[in-house]
Amino acid sequence: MRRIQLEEAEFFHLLRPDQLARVRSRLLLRPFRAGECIYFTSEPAESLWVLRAGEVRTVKISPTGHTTALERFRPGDLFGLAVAVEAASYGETAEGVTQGEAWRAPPQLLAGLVRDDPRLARELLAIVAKRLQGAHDRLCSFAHDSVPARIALLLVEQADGDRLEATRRAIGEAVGTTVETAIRVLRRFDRAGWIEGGVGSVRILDRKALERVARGEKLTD
Amino acid sequence: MRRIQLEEAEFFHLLRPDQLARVRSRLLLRPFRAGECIYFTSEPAESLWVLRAGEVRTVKISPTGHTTALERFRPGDLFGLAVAVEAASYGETAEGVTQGEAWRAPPQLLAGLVRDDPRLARELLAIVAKRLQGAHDRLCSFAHDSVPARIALLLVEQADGDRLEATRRAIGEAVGTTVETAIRVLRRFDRAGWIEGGVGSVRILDRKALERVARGEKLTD
DNA sequence: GGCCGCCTATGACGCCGGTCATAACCTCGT
DNA sequence: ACGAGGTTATGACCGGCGTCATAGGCGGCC
Repeated sequence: MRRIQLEEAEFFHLLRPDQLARVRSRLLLRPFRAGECIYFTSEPAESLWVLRAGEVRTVKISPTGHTTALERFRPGDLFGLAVAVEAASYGETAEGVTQGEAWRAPPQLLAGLVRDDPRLARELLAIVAKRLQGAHDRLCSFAHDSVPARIALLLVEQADGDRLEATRRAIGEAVGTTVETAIRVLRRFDRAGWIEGGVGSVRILDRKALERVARGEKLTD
Repeated sequence: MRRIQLEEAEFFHLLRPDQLARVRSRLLLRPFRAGECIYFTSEPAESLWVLRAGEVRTVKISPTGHTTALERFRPGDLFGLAVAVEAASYGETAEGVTQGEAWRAPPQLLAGLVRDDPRLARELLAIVAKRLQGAHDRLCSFAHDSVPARIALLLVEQADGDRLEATRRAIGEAVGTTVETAIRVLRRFDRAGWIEGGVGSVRILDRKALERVARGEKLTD
């Protein structure tokens, strides 16, 4: 499993050696297993998290039982940004997609860094602002794109090389649909020769075709 | 028209008198009319904006011509947060909903404040982080709630007292649907006696009923 | 080893909501 | 004053996708 160093992570790569040393001594390492929850919705936001190895996703579960996936993180990504809000709670649940481990940083540590080094404040701000833009992009996609378009976009954007490790259920949750339609759509892509579906994974065979669908071109079987 | 002072605005209310004075001298005031665009998608993000009077919304227009409204701002709100990202472009278009005016702050001004006063950095971070949570909430709503539920939620959340000033088209764009269905849904609410529709506005008569619909209770005509 | 639970897969059915068309009304600008 | 363009309104149509049901395959746990 790919495991990164702290200085490779976003935000932390800006730290000077002395800052890094101070930070490192105050981070806790939290291993997790696939499916394990790292924090829960409405739990007080007590830490900023930095993914070190494995993958994590954040999800929201509606009162009706529907699960929606918000973001998917890879080693080096920050999550649990609700710490930035005074006395806030997490608005989502974070769970391991694979097994892995994450550093947790107490809020005072973060506050201290931001206080002493304005570069860091700007960087953190930039990270959150970019995520906001990303969320708005997805909002538009949810509002007007068909499920096939959203799934094709997900494949193109999130695939690691030509592979995406995710069950049909997880893909459905990520694009705001049900398992059944995710399966049906992926089977159509499969029959068209654009992907090769496996259990818990998808391999992209024809990226260009998927990009066309993602752009809104309709499927003609 | 309600017109606020700079020290009443979010973020700026934290400034000390000396900071306020320095800032005030470097803000430009930009009046706008209803429907006028204040900045455009993909234009370089050269200013942070502070709404002083009137209302503004941000929208995205997809290649297919569909418009989706992202956020709606009232006096005292910050917008154009893309400035926080180095060398970024705005990801949305900001347009006047009513006429009004907004201050524009050059990015160096913002950078200077954040550099000198870590409290301000934290506040700005908190503002963006809250917006991110809001965007994620809407994402879930778009993913699984019916159009009536989304419209009812909009009415309950965004109404100013018991009135919401917005055309059916604007309401449709805000909840990710078409004018026609927005009209149809609002007519049903109207016939049920829950709202009173006017041209360019809606008055809430039965808030509790709307809240039930927003929570997912289905309509039984 | 055997069972349970999750995964992929597919059919049937039905409804929500998008699209297109039409029409009356309002208001704003010239 | 009058026309143009936007707004509210409603009907017809139909396709996408959610829901429910069923089934075989695979892996993991007791």
